[in-house]
Amino acid sequence: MDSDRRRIAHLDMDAFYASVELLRYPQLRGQAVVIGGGSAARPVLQEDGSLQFARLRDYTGRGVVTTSTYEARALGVFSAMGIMKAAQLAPDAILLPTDFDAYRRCSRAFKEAVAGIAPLIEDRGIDEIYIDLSEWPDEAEDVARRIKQAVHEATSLTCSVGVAPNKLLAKICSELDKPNGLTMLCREDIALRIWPLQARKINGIGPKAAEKLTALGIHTVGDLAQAEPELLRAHFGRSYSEWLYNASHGIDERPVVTSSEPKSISRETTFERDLHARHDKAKLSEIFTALCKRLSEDLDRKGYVGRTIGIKLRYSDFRGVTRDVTLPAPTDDAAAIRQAAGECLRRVPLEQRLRLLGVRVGTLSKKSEMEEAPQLIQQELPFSD
DNA sequence: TCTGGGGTCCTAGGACCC
DNA sequence: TCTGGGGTCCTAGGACCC
Repeated sequence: MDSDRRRIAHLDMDAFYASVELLRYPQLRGQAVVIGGGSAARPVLQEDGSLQFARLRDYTGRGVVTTSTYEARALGVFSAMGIMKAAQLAPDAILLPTDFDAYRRCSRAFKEAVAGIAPLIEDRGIDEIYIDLSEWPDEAEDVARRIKQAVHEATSLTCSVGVAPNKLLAKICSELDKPNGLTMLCREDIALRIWPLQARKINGIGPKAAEKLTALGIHTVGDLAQAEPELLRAHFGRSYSEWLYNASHGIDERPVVTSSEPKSISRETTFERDLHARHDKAKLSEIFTALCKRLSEDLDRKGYVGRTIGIKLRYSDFRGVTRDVTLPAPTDDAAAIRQAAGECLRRVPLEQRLRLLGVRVGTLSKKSEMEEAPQLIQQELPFSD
């Protein structure tokens, strides 16, 4: 496909989790609402039939904000912020627990609605997708409008859509007019509309890279586009500096990938209080076993087995370590996972208290393709080079 | 009052093989 | 008495994303 004829849409649901909750609790519309934390944040039914909602100020724990309404964002409360910290900025904001099952149902509904109009969809998580509209280069805006309409009819929710010649630009673009936006962008618009943006707006420039760029006096995408390639090369290496250059010029040839297989499946948990390997041995062991069991159930439900078993832990000072081991044959068995993960655990220092423990299975294969795994014996061949 | 849980991809060194 | 040149797999860590 001639890259100038590509039409890629990025669709992003507006404040997704919070918006789903507002469908359930319409009386909260217009208020600062934060989603996050566990079941302690569940509303309580009063004797008079009304609902008593939890307030941020009443929260204690280690949870983070997963989403917040635009009213809460106006108070400085954003995703990934600790709820305890958010409570200082907005003590009266309403707190609701995350209900992933509800969000997943809604996610399926909006994706099916989109697929009914344009089937070439790349899944990018629960609340966003890319859509290849190249089949309709001259009517892309109209198709995007119909998609937004279909999503609203299927879910009562709004989304923001950006349409551009590639995924990189479409992703930036969908954010330019949130919420409920539709933004069209062509190559000729890059200098005017993309270059003034913060470099951090580029998907792939995270906090670390942004900080390094700032130290070099590079703040906007335009700064990046004008930067000396040698300077970028010296600070970011060959591969990433070339990617930075291309991104800043709006160059991105990645295809829309409509199907993919998982590479790993994991379970992890942050403890309510930091635990010590010896002092809290029984508690830790119980948590460890439960993680392996849930992981095994996940694998079974999804139909995968894996050969690489790994652990992750985080110490009280937030430093993390990982260990993994590759087994001769893949498994989804809880006891086998626990055995292998236990060996990994023995290779890690355990003097300091822990705040998180995780278990992961990688190098996955489909279980259906593993049935009666052929017992091939590697034959010694009578020749070699 | 610090910082969730689930992922992907990249890098880099060492082992091992031919 | 400088030690080849690949390839792949394994492991650990880190950046980044939703």
